[in-house]
Amino acid sequence: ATPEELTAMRESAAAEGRPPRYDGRWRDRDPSEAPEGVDPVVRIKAPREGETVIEDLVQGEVRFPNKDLDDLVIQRSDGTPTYMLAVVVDDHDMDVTHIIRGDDHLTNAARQSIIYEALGWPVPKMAHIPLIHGPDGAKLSKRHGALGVDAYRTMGYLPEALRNYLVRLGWSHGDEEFFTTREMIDLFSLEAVGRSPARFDFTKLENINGHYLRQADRERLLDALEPVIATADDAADLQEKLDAGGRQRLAVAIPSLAERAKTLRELLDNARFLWSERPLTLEDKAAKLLEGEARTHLRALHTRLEIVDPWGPEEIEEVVRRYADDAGVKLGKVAQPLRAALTGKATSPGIFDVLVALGRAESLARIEDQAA
RNA sequence: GCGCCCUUCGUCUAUCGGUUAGGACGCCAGAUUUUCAAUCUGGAAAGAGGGGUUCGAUUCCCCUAGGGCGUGCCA
Repeated sequence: ATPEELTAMRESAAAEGRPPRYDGRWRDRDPSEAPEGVDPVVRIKAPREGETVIEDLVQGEVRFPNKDLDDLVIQRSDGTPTYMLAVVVDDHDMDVTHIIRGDDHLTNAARQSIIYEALGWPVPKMAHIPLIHGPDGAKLSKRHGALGVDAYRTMGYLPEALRNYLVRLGWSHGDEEFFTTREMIDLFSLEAVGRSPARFDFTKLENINGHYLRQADRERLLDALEPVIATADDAADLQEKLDAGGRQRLAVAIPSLAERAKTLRELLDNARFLWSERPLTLEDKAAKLLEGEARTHLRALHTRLEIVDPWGPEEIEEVVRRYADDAGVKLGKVAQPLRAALTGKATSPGIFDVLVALGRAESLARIEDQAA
């Protein structure tokens, strides 16, 4: 049929409330009757009565009335085959045994099944998995997480965390929430896949990512951090700071940092105090922590920390705790001003970890800056 | 419009006719604590609506509503 004929067909079909299908007007006519100068397409003569039944490993038995499946085009007017024909032939040639794909292909399964039948080939086993929707239930879009794995990597998600999150969408194994990749492979089965679509929930992904972040070892985290650093807004500046000694501090502080972050991006942001330039710019809350007796404590601590040897976590903790004791105040009274002076913020990793990561010289200098 | 699929706490899910409808994330409260996290304890929170079938329905069937996918000489 000519494009004009097709357009007319669709319009009248819509007007009469019928499915907009090719009506088969050339189905049984001889090619010699065709008008001059047309480049015809080739359509398959699909059955017009009865139904096409799909045996799907996830969806079960699905029936499509054949009257709703029209004679689809299998070869274009330029002689090339269409996707419908090509996949069938290709899958057959490659001895594909299982077709597992999104359930947006379910109706295609019926059409392809007709082609398999026509060719006399066995239909591979099929499994149509429900799609993942965005947080609002609408179709997944760029804004809602329909991103490539690289995007998740640079957002600071660990591959094993993403896999673990994804495998639980539409599939479950009792009450289990965490699976190693090995366990996923061993336990996963199509029979346990549900038929309803799931929504993508970043909050839960973050929780799982945090779980894996806390498990990961130092080297792993440092490696995983690279793509996050490379894609940061201030990547060049960061690299410079890192190369100028920041990497060393980061390596020391990372276990403590990882414990409080949900993504590596967040971890990176929380690590920025490590290479801030002196004198530090204080956040409002941090500035408040330096009021009252705080500076007196800092001065005294400076004196005591100067002679700590070696500069290790236990030694430092010992000195700080003893000072608080001697001064007759709770540790918090001392730790919070220290935190403010050392990080410029009111929250940070454990204060002893901060002191160790910054090193003696930098720590003392930052304390000095604020004690003055 | 037509066809197909879906519908349990806000979200991911368990349940495969009989349960106080379970777990996880998030939320709230408490414990712990040098901050923030983490951790522990406790709490609020669900069978879309209507008909059937059955001694008994979240579970099986039908209808309605809502959502999704498809409906190309795209893949």
